[in-house]
Amino acid sequence: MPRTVDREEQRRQIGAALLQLVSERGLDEVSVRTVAAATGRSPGAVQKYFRTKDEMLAFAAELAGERVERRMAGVDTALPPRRALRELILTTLPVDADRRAEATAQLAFAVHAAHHPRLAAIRRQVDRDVREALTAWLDSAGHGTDAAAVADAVIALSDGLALRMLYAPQEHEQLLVALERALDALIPASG
Amino acid sequence: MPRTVDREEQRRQIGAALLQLVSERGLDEVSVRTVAAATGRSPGAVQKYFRTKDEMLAFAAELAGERVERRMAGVDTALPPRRALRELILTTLPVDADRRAEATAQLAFAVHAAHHPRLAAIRRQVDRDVREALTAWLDSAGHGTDAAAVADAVIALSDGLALRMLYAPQEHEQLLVALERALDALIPASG
DNA sequence: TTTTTTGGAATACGGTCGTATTCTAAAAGC
DNA sequence: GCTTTTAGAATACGACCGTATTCCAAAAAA
Repeated sequence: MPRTVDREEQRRQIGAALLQLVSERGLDEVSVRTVAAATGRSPGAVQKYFRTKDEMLAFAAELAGERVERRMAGVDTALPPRRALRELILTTLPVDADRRAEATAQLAFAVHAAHHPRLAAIRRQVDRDVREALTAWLDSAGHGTDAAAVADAVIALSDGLALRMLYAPQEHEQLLVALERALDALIPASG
Repeated sequence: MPRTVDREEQRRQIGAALLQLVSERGLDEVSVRTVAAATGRSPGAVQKYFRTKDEMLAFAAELAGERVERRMAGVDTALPPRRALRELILTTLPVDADRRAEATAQLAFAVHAAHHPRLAAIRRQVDRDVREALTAWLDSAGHGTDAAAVADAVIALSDGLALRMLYAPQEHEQLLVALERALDALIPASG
């Protein structure tokens, strides 16, 4: 058998380059050619790992979802829920270059998903996982009656803040104030 | 002088068709040609009203912003702020075909604005207007100390819910529950 | 060393894109 | 009625797109 290569690793590299490209230049600058160039490959090489552009996009969307779940798993669930939620959201918002890159890609995919069933399914799965985790955090701290509703509200709040930060970085601090205010309201300190 | 036409009205027609197209097929299906076809015009005719695609997009974004402001102006500000905010948000969320069309276009523009300074400026202006109006509503009802922060939180909440509804219409009712829960928390009934 | 299979580059195809240019027809002013 | 200006269609151009195909070099198995 001929020379072989860790195909999954190559796919991840390409997917990561795609996410980077989305964050820097926007989803509509993503093409097989631009992604290939971003990874120092030829377009033909990319085609060996993804048969279609769609497949490449879906893979990148799953990659982005995995990152969210990984960050979520890294939060200390022993913390009071208000602090745990705050910590998670602050790793999600575009507060520095890396976060911004990920948030940009994430939101671009979300909008794209409105007309793309496969991306929509991926997004829904991530949302479901996040919602379950947040609900569990809240439940375990005694916010029992409507923890799921609070979790959905927190997710929406986080996405909405991230979205606005993308095109209004000047309002960064102002929006962080709003975040604190909303968390205060949604998660009474009683815990 | 030759036959003349209400140019601004023509521009609005084209802009409206563009928004419809965004909501039905997504922003990356928008081209001079597809917009022209959607209005029953030739591409050349569209070029008479917008010198570039960019100019057409910016015009449509402003059109969408005007609609938001018009709906906002239509809310009875004499209502208790919780009810006024609820009313405004419910006219913003994609709860039926028309609202969905507008929300889709609005969010698509928002994400696009992350890499498009002109669209970003338009979005920021709309946000600023909405924020000021909401802050005034809250202030006038005695939620004085941090009304602006609450307004920002409400805007983020609304955008976040709308975004998720785009690709997860199944979760519609669940998200409306979250909306009520968040409003309860953010705007104490004392008002 | 030869064979076989893979990674990767190169090329080609039809299609769509944004935009500039050119043409036709109609309407307002003289 | 003729001229002038505009609305609108038609066409053309170069660029990029997704994808299929072809070719070549390299490495593992024989």
